[in-house]
Amino acid sequence: MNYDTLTITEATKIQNQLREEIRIRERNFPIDIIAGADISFNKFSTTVYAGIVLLRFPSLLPVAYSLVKKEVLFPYVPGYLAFREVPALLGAWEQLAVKPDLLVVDGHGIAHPRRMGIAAHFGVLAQVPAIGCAKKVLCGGYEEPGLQQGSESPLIYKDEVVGVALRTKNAVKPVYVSPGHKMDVPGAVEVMKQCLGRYRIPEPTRLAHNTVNLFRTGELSEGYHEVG
DNA sequence: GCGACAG
DNA sequence: ATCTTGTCGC
Repeated sequence: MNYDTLTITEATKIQNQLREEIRIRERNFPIDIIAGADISFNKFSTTVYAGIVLLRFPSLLPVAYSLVKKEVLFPYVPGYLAFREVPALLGAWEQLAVKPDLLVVDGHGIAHPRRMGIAAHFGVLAQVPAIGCAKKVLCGGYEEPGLQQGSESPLIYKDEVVGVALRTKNAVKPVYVSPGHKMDVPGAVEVMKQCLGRYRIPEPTRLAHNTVNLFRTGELSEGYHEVG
């Protein structure tokens, strides 16, 4: 798959088309393996380092990870992040010997102007339940959640609850959680609350971020690796 | 027209 | 996103 030559107009059409495939509904499956996905790159470089980390649930202990390096020309444009990151992530996905029951992607799910954030986009293409966990808001508004860890406040866009601002640690900036595919807002939040550890960023995405950075700096190699 | 704007 | 030193607070 290659999105590099798309214009924004064409990318928008793809989003509007893929949106028909999104299924926002109550979770109806158990979670034994959860995963985190992220990419890393050097500023001004077209090389991206993508990775997916598998962790046992609910222990959150890492069990394996898949790393892929790829050239990407599509630029970062707010609202079109998926066109830049999804192709590389799909490469990492195909390399997995075991697929997770659920994937957490660094970015938004349906908390997106066209309800097609990267988590929704990837979830539909890979046909996997997905949740978006972003560090910043793309669209919508919310009231500041309580300062206590676990406090949440609905993220609203055009009168619709598209996600929540979730306080992952006491008195620390919240993260923004939204379902991507085969999940709903309450379900996505419920799962993410079970992914909280010692840091602001929930474990799946935090481990994925650390892993792709080690990959980019040459401390880990491309491929599928089991941990331990 | 103006401001906002995932990674 | 990445780079990067110091500073504030639990």
